[in-house]
Amino acid sequence: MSNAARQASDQKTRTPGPGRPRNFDEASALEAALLVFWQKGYEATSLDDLTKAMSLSRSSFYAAFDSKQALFRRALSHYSRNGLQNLKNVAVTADGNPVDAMMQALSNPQGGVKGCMLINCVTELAPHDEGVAEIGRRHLEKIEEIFAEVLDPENPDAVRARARALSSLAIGTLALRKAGYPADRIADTLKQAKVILPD
Amino acid sequence: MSNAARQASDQKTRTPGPGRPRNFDEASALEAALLVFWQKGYEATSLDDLTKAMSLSRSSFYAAFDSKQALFRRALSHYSRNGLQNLKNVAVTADGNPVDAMMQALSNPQGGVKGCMLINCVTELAPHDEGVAEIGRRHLEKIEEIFAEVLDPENPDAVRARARALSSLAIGTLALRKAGYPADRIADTLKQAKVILPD
DNA sequence: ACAAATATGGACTAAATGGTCCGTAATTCG
DNA sequence: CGAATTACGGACCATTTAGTCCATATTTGT
Repeated sequence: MSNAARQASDQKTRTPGPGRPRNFDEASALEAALLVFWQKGYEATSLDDLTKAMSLSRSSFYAAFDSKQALFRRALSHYSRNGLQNLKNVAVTADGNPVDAMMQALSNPQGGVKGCMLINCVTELAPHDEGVAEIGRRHLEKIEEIFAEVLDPENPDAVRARARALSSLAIGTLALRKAGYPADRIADTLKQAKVILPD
Repeated sequence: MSNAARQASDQKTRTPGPGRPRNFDEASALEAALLVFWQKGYEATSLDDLTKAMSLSRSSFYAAFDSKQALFRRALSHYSRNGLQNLKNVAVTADGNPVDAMMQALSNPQGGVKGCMLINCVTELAPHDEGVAEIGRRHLEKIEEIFAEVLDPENPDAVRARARALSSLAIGTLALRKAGYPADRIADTLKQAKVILPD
């Protein structure tokens, strides 16, 4: 079992034990790495980029995260968890129509023009990396599920395809954003969701 | 002016002139390169990948195409031209509903699981490369235009946002495909286009 | 204080990268 | 044939890449 894995799983219960303590926070380092991957994509991100952003020496990096790939998968999973939680919150706390709020949130993700990291990564890596594809599939399915719950809490399965169309539409607008479409055109596009769900 | 550029612009009128003739076809080489970029993305494609696929020596490569970036842009533009032409053909020659046919074609591009090269590239490069962003924007706008023409030949401008929603939806399904969604789920998703455009 | 254990900095490595250069081959024109 | 011109093969180059290693620093338990 690697250092990183042990550290991660026993984080709370583990007695400090002997040895020099870390002087960085693993969670913060992970989030710093996430940001870089998010901005630049996997291939275009170098070890130097990462260690600089995480303020880690190479040895600490490898001791804690094993490899660029392993770090990336952890970052991606972290992002997925967070994003889905966020989306649920948006749906629950929305002022007006929760579907509108979700569409807005999806097409206008926290990352700004960086788009949705998961979609970026699926596009870049899923065809050659089944692990990433798996994370992506799960994420997309979860988004659909949230949409379906909101569309028809009584019988979400019945509206599953419609929910999928909504998330597809939102995901599509991410590409428009990246190409530099002005915000108002994207807003117009999203209004079409109301034609799908007249309410 | 570079060799490649002169060759491209004078291709037809230029007298053979003295000098050793090329023993490769520039257009075929370009298409071979396109395929590699399409499969692997820009960063992940190496010069070795390219020269091997194009059956070119490095010197011929640079003489004809100047740089990896320049080749890439030419390949991308080529792809855009072709794809749009193809989409128009699909719309015109469709048996049933031309919108359905276009949605099918977009979500199920020639490249198979590679997805739509333009969307791939916009996702990977547009945020850092205005040239690519420009090509992407034009391409997406043209797709909208074709949809709008089909939706309402009398007054295409009036249905522009709806046309954009349709292409967004189709583009969104590309992400689902890459994540490995089974084909029938994607088909279900596209059927929702009929809810947007009941006909 | 000392042994055991863990972390850190940063030099180092082998491989791969995009790009250049040069000697040679093939062609046309005089 | 020979000069001019263009193309080709492939050795070469500086830089960057992900990853390793080791001497040193910092901690705990005895």
